[in-house]
Amino acid sequence: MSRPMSADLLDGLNTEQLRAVTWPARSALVLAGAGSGKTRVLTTRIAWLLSTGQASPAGVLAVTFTNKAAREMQTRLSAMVPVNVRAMWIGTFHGLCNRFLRIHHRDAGLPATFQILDTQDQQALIKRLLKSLEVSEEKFPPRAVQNFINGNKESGLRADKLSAHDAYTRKLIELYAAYDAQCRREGVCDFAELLLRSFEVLSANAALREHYSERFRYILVDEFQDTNRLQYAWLKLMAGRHANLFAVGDDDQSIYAFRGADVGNMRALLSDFSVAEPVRLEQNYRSMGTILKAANALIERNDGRLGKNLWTDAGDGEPIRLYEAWSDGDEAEFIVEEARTLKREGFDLADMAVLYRSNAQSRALEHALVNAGLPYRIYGGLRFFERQEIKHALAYLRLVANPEDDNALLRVINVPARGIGARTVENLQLASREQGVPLWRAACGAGGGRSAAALGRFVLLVEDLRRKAEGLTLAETVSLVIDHSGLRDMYEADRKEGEERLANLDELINAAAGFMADDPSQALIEFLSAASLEAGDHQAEAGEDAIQLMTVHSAKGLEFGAVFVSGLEEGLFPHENSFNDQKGLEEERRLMYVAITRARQRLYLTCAQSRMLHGQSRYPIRSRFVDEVPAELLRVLSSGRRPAPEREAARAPWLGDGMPVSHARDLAGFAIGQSVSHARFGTGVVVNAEGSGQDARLQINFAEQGLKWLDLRFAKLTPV
DNA sequence: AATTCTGAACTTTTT
DNA sequence: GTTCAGAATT
Repeated sequence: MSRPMSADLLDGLNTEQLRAVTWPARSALVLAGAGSGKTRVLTTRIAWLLSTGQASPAGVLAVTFTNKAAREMQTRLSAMVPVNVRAMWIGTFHGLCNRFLRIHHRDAGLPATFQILDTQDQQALIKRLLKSLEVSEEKFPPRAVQNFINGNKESGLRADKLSAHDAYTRKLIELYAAYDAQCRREGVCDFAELLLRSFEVLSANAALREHYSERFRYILVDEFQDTNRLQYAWLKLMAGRHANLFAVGDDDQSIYAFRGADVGNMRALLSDFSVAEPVRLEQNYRSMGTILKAANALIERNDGRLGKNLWTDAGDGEPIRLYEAWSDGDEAEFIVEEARTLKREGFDLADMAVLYRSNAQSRALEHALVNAGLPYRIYGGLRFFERQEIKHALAYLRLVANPEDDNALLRVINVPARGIGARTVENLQLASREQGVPLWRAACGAGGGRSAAALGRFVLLVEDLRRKAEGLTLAETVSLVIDHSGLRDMYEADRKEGEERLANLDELINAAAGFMADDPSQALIEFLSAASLEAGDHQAEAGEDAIQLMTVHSAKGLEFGAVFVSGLEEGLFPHENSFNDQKGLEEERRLMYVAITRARQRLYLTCAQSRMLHGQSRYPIRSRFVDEVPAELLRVLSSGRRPAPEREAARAPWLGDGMPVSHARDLAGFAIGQSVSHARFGTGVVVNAEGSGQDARLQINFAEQGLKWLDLRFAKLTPV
């Protein structure tokens, strides 16, 4: 090698990328636009720090949001420099906090074997708690309680720090406290708890804090715009007085406010860490110029941006195609037809994506794809570790690790059915509450009777599993549990779904066989943690050339040669739930920005004039986001099945341009989108309809009264 | 204890 | 329109 390694590393970086990679040992905020080489900058910086000797592997802390991103960083890094990956802390916030808490479980007041509750587990625990406290699920929906708890944890707030003026919130706080107490009793942590607990340990323990902030001289964060308040506070503690935080993010791609992400952290970082000015990566290596122009013009309408303009030297490329279908079915057929054409032109199906705002939209697309015989793949839905058979097997494994795990016990106490019914379980819970012991101990001490005999057999089964598992490898343990618990027999007897579930269970054994534990004596515990922290990819069918269907959210970070952004209608995208406030609308716009910037060469925007939603036809108007794309960048494609011109001329004027007459139903002179006035409710707009003629019911959005269904037989409406 | 029935929900998602 | 959970039924 004739040149120093660091020079090779830096080859091919543009000026701004180079500035970011070789940033001195102080904090930075890198505003990395879509397709600007963000991951490359991040990994190259770590490689550069290591190969120039500025940092040792043990001194690097790199945080991502997904396991996939963490893995990619590790893989790319080890391709760049010879590095001891084990010494570096590269992982997700949750993965790293788990690692931290395993090491310091004593300081954290956790058992060495603490288990991690995923979202499902957490919900189950909350439901159980509500029942035991005799709190009505009507008044306190488990989902709402869950959101309250997680929201507060993500803001760093414990129940005892909260206060309320109303009885309802006071009850929520009470439930929060009871929930935490229950988790403590069972030795389990939910996702937010991993963060909060390690934050608290660091805050309370100066020596520990000192140790870590001395150790991690270089902290790097990916997707910084997605951090919540607690994560930011955790990073600040880790950074300590060195305050050396290298954050990469894009405020224009912040689309996770609904789960606590706070874009404000980006501005906060600038002042908290005295960063004068962000480094802007604005050169885009992905999309053609027209696509970027559209994205820039759209996002410019948002307020309070840090500011950024994407550019490319790749040329303008093709115009953006706009297609206004007259129904969701027509939209889907258009997309399928177009995809076929693109395939003939040389695009791989796998290089095309159909994006939509909400999962429900996939149905019409799926239907059209099946009809056309085009292979496709839908992202979303259950992932590997979320499947019931996998969760059952894991519950048995948890009992092997710790029989006092109530969640696990309740999950499988009667799976497969072994004569322990709801009544028995109820009695067991009563006993455990009275004696203040975990369910397991109550079950061990259960007295005589028929149900006690069944309970006794279950206790024996678990004890037997525990005994037999000693000295076995992880894979053998998993295999033992599946066979001996009766799960295998149960699924073998299931004609309908058994086969697939058995295959998944075998896959679980494979996963265990391939699992590398840091500490082999803790293999089971580590495996269970990994299973909770990584639900598994939406694993792709390897090698199949299939068109990709996914929500805009799950498309973030991906790119495709051709992208269809579908369902561009008011109420859908932007979603109606975000109409209320400007913040919500701006997040929707960022979402659109993310959608647009996924495309390399071809971008299609599609919408429909009628759409089935919740089992009802809706007649939405085209999304404002379509109109925010400069018209000169668009080529409007006309519908292949446009109604004949003379009929088109007959359509009602208020239906807007292009509304096919066939959709203007007979609603006694009224139409969707029309303004009307009512003697009592004032003025409003017809937004939906059922039935026809004098029998029709109209849904009207009144300025004062909001949405109302009115029966045309009774309501006196006058057109405005 | 298993099966069928009813009704409520229904935006986005990772850990 | 569909799914999912919990209630009601057998």
